[in-house]
Amino acid sequence: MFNKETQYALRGLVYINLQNLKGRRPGTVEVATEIEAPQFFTAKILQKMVRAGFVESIKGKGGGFFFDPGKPDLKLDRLISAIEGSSSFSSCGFGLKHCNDDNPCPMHEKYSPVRERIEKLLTEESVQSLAKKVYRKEVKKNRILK
Amino acid sequence: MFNKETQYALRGLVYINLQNLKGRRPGTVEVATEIEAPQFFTAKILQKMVRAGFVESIKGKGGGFFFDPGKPDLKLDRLISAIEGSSSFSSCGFGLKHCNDDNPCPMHEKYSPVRERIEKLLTEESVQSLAKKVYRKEVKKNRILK
DNA sequence: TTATTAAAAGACAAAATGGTCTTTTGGTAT
DNA sequence: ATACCAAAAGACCATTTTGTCTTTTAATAA
Repeated sequence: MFNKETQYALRGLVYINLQNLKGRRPGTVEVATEIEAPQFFTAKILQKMVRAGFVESIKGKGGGFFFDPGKPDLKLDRLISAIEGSSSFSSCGFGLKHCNDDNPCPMHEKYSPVRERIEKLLTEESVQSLAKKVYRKEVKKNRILK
Repeated sequence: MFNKETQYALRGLVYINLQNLKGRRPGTVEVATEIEAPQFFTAKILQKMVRAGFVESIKGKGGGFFFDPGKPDLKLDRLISAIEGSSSFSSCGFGLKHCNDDNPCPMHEKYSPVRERIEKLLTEESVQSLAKKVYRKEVKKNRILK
């Protein structure tokens, strides 16, 4: 579904936000370890997330990553677009450049409702909303994020 | 959604089946041209499809590719599994190894119904059913498969 | 102010994916 | 039989993705 970079970004940011909810500010090593992702690759991805303005960071002792509560929630579609490009989940399943209701590919009729549900999910849910689900234990402890 | 190889395989096989319905047996050059895919890459993919037993081929003058009417329809999930592996559309959207109703990731509740619809589509539709839609002009002429 | 800590930056490399081209093999038509 | 045609096989290359590591920069604590 999503590529590795997207998955690590998603899991990493949700982990960071979850720790923020607990009053903590994790660093790259902790994040990578907890989400079971390669350490340096995770660091590189988090850097990109900071540059994109999605998450904040502090260098030096006691440093780490955290979300600015003043910013709006980071919707999944924005996150994914920033990494994979917007077309990844909005394009034709058959691979056609121009495929729409008026000029559909043979899969269009059945695939477009699925794509709409995916888009709905990605515009409704955010890093913060997912982290809250974990925080509220709507999702079981342990093995979460792994 | 799907990778290039899968898309070319899908479009190529649908094109072949469509031509079969018209009494024709296209070759690699024609298929690649019509589906707007790289010629040699398409040839390589079609070879793989033949080895997998999905489609038949005849060498030499008047040769080309065709589907054996005696074989059952080639469902999309089989095609995709053969190219990308079965996990590509059945695994956790969040990237967790073990994610299910009892031990869900935070996206599970909203994502699993979507995944079920994808799986339904891929087990219901086949190369043949898609080709028939084009043949019956349920899908407009021209620009089809492109 | 100095040692320490942790992110930022960027070079480097492995693996997977995507793509090209040549040679060989097995058919077909004449 | 032979000339020709088209798929099969496989070598080769390019790009993207994934991953590793070292050096630099900036913040903190003592």
